[in-house]
Amino acid sequence: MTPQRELIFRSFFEMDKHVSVDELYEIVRSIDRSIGYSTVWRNLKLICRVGLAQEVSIGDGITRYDRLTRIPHGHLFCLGCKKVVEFNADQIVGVLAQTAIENDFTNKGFKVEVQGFCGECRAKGSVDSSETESVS
Amino acid sequence: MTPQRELIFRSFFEMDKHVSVDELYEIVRSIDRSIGYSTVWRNLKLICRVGLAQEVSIGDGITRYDRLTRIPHGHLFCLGCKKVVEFNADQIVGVLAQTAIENDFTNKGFKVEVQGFCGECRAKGSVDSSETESVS
DNA sequence: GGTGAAAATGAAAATCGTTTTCATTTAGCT
DNA sequence: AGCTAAATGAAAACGATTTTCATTTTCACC
Ligand SMILES: [Mn+2]
Ligand SMILES: [Mn+2]
Ligand SMILES: [Zn+2]
Ligand SMILES: [Zn+2]
Repeated sequence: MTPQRELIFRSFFEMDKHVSVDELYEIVRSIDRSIGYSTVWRNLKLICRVGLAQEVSIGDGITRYDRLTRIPHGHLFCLGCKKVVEFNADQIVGVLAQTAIENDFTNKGFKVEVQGFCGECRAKGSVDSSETESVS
Repeated sequence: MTPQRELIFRSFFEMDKHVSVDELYEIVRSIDRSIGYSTVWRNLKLICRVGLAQEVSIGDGITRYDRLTRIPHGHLFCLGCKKVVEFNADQIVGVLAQTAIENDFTNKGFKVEVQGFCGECRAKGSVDSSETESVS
């Protein structure tokens, strides 16, 4: 346990949002100017490896790190302001567990995501009108 | 409408699996040796822009292109052999639509994914035992 | 069937987040 | 204190994606 690791872990777990390497790097950097980018990256990977967080990728090419909570949740992702809103996915997880069984899969993880536009972005306009609903 | 575009479109829509740029590039390349990578890339992007396909990213850093069908579906992704199995997501989409409304989101798309190990991979062994279930 | 503007193509280079390398430092143990 | 394995930081490597740009092609119009 090095001071860098402690700072990175502490900062990450104090955070509520989904943070990218760069974001966490800037945060710890404001406390310890000498910390390296790779150290932040490595420690985020470590946090994932030990099962305390999970990588999430939401369309833009940036990997974010999401603290694992006991209650499973999904993400509402606003295509306008890039905001992420979480929602409880208990019900869906039940369905998915059943689906996995039916297809002879063991499930190790889920990802449930809805892309759209939040109320604020709709109010501000600049939301294109095609309302295509689809699942990949 | 150029011959390259026609070949790329035709090849893409004849395909049933989730194809990456490289994969489609190799396929069209076997028919027209002179076709360029960027042309394949641009046309896949175009297919997405006009709403006939969707980009999907499944953990590995490779973007794949999934033809949009009228019936919404989710993906079972095998962490062992990387196979993708589709399943009907009608039921889940209903729940998600409701969730979006509750959170004042318009929904433009969904992504439902389950990671795990398929029967074959479990039979072959080499499946680590931790069965952590989680949703990002 | 020309003609010209706008769009598409292909090769190469640029981008940019991620990952690795390697020399140096540090933590943890005896 | 002395030793060894692990961690760190700076820089370079990587690799998929995206852009650039010179050239070619399509297509609407005459
Ligand atoms: Mn699919
Ligand atoms: Mn989350
Ligand atoms: Zn928004
Ligand atoms: Zn498998």
